[in-house]
Amino acid sequence: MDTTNPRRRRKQARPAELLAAALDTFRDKGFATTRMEDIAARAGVSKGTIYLYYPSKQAVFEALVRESILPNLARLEAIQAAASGSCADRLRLFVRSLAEATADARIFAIPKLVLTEAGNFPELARFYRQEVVARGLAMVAGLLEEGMRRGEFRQVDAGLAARLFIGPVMLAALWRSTFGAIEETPLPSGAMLDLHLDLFLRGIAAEAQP
Amino acid sequence: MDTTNPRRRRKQARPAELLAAALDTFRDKGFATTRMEDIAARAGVSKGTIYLYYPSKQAVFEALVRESILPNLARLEAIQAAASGSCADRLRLFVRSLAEATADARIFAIPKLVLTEAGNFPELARFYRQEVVARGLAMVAGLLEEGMRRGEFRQVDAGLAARLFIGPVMLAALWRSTFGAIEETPLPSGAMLDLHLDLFLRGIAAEAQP
DNA sequence: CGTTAATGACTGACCGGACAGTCAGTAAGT
DNA sequence: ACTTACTGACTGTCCGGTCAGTCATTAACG
Repeated sequence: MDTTNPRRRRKQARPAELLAAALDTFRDKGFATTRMEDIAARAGVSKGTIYLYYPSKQAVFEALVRESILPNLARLEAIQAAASGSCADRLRLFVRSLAEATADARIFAIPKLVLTEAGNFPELARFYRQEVVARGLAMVAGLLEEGMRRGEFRQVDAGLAARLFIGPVMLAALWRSTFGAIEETPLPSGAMLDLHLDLFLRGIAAEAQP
Repeated sequence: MDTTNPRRRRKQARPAELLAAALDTFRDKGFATTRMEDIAARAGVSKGTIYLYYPSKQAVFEALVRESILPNLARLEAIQAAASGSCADRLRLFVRSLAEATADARIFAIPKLVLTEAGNFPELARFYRQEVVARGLAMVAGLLEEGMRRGEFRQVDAGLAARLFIGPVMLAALWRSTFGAIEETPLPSGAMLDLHLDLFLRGIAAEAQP
């Protein structure tokens, strides 16, 4: 494939440019309300061009969701794989990475879109739950189980605890994306994270051995 | 007002019927995707009738959100006002009432709609945040502060802790409403609530006095 | 009573604008 | 000359909102 030719380079670059433009537009207006012309304009292209790369509006949306997963999830997994230390420390690291990712509106837009459109795109919802959510939860649950084996943590249901661990982080991101434009004083995310870690780790800590 | 006359009774009953139909339709398909005819059909009425009671689709949505608040929030506040016992016990009661309410798809549909449409209806979002979310958070924060004064709980930021307390409950409801139709084995809500209360109350409990 | 007029909740055909998707044409590159 | 990425005017459809008309009920009148 000739990648030095600017025209062919365009053709290679287009899909990513289009998805980036689609992401921004969907994020601002939601799926149903954005027009193909909006996406095209944002990508600096005419409406017809989109149809050279994606057969329909729905296809753009699905491609967007599918393409946006791997980079971020892989990054989280890489960070986690490289981590060492106590399970508590690795949980701290995980929640910080997750909070950082969800604080970026460009990243958090995807789960939010899946959330709002799951009813209209059940296949996509199923895909997302399996490929993203389940994997993320499994990472946390694995960490918790290791902590239990090591005696760092009490014995609890790891799957449930993983959800409880992630819940406040996701809710904070949702809060920002919902009320962020309205709110005068933003949530103190750092303080909230610290408190969450403090409460959770105390809550799950093994009883002190006498 | 003559309420015995069946024709006038209709006129009284219509708005509530229309809002109920609108709620179900919005819940299934989202705001942008539902057609006025869908709502009308569900209410057993023709499209024109809706416009005798509400001037626009947006007005239907706003009326729906505004009308649906007070009953449920008031119920929560009443339950809480009547409660006695330790702050921990009252937190348990609160979270159970909240979980029960959010488990009802007809009730949880409203916050979910606000969440997804906040961008398109900023005024409504502001209203909801002030009249519902802030009041709910204040209830929990007040309870936590009382617990701190009494020495039941450690000193922490009550506003943040209130969000952390509610986070998992809301996320569980969101999970159900997003993946509920897809999932084979539903979340064990009861067990999850118990674990959440267990972890949170341990996490916030005052250190045992020697 | 029986007849007629008035009321008003409700209907559904219709209008106009918006928008997803198409395709004949353009021009840049080789 | 030929390929090909791209354009944008055009089409068909869909849907929010309108409004002239229907019909059951009620009120007024003889």
